[in-house]
Amino acid sequence: MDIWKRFGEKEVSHSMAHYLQAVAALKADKGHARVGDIADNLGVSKSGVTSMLRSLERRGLVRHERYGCVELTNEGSGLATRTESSRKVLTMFLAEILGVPEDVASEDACMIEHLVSPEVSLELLRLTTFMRSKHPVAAKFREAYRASPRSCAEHAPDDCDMCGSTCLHESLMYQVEKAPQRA
Amino acid sequence: MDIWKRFGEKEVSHSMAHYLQAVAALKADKGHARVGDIADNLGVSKSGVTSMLRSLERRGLVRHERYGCVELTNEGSGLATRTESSRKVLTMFLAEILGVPEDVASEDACMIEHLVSPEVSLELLRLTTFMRSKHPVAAKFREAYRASPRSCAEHAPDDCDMCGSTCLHESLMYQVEKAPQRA
DNA sequence: CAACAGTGTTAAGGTAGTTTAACTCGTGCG
DNA sequence: CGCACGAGTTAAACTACCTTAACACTGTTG
Repeated sequence: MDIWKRFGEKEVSHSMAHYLQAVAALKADKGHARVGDIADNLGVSKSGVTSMLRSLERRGLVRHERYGCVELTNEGSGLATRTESSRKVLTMFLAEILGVPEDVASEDACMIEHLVSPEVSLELLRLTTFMRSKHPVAAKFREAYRASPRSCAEHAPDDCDMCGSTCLHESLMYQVEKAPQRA
Repeated sequence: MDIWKRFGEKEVSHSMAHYLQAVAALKADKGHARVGDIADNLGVSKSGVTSMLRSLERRGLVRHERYGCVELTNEGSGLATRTESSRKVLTMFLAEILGVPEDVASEDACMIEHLVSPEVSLELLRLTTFMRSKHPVAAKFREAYRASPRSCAEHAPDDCDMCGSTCLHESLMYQVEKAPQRA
């Protein structure tokens, strides 16, 4: 039970994952990552960077000494690369296979990249690769899939092997009000 | 830029999504949701529930008066149902289509259910439905896919149309050390 | 070689979500 | 009736992440 509580026990939080990626990207582009660059890159204040670096250092993901440049440890760099790859795979899958708009695909991928397990990312890569491949079955599939219904047309409540008692399609259509909510 | 910052601007946080689902589940099972039931259901303290209910009330997702039962507003209930449906779709897709182990599928679905956009969930439902269907192409696809390679066997760096310069497959294999990390 | 510009850090404060401990409400029973 | 006990709430404290404002370091340059 209580799987939901493991959210806070992931190797890295959403913020941390992005700090690591920013450091990796700056290192790759400019040869070094400084506090100010990271701050600009992520759109946060420099003091925020300093304090996050302290957390990352405690976790053994970066090395940073006062007024110096930031280096990723092996662990930090592995994590940054894995997260990056995870995002790439997710974005490809969402945009090219599911066919959702690019901006939605990118945003969703960014939100979940650090949360999906490597098993899932690996299988998603495999599926995406196969679906895009020249394999004759893949081509047929893409075509048939394109023609498949977008909604539960002939949906009979309690007799749909996907849905059960609440229609999944309908409940997913629920749109949150974009109304003002704070005084 | 700064898509990553929108993480904190989702309609509901991970915790909130689970509180809403707990309230909905208790209401469905027992006819009412009380603070203690919610606390037991989620494995948190009663005071934690009280304070979360305050936040949810501010956002217009529940109604709760001192010492009374908790009710979902229409908005809260829509959100609870949508999140639940999103989890179902994700779990089905991960377990049945990707074929990852049940426990991994459930855990990943739980982590991301509130983060994937409805567009993505809807398309995922469509793909899952089609893949499981009796459509002849779907059956062929499942078979061919089962036989497709699990890794980038004939992968040539910089000449793989998925990977680019870092092999996605390899970087996703990176395993985080499960070493102790706090003093 | 000393002052200035710019880079980085500290200090203090805010929100979100959690905990424990202590207090209050309200009700069922003797 | 009254009071005890369980359910709920408040208060204080903690972690994580962020901000602004003020201060400290560093290196370039006149």
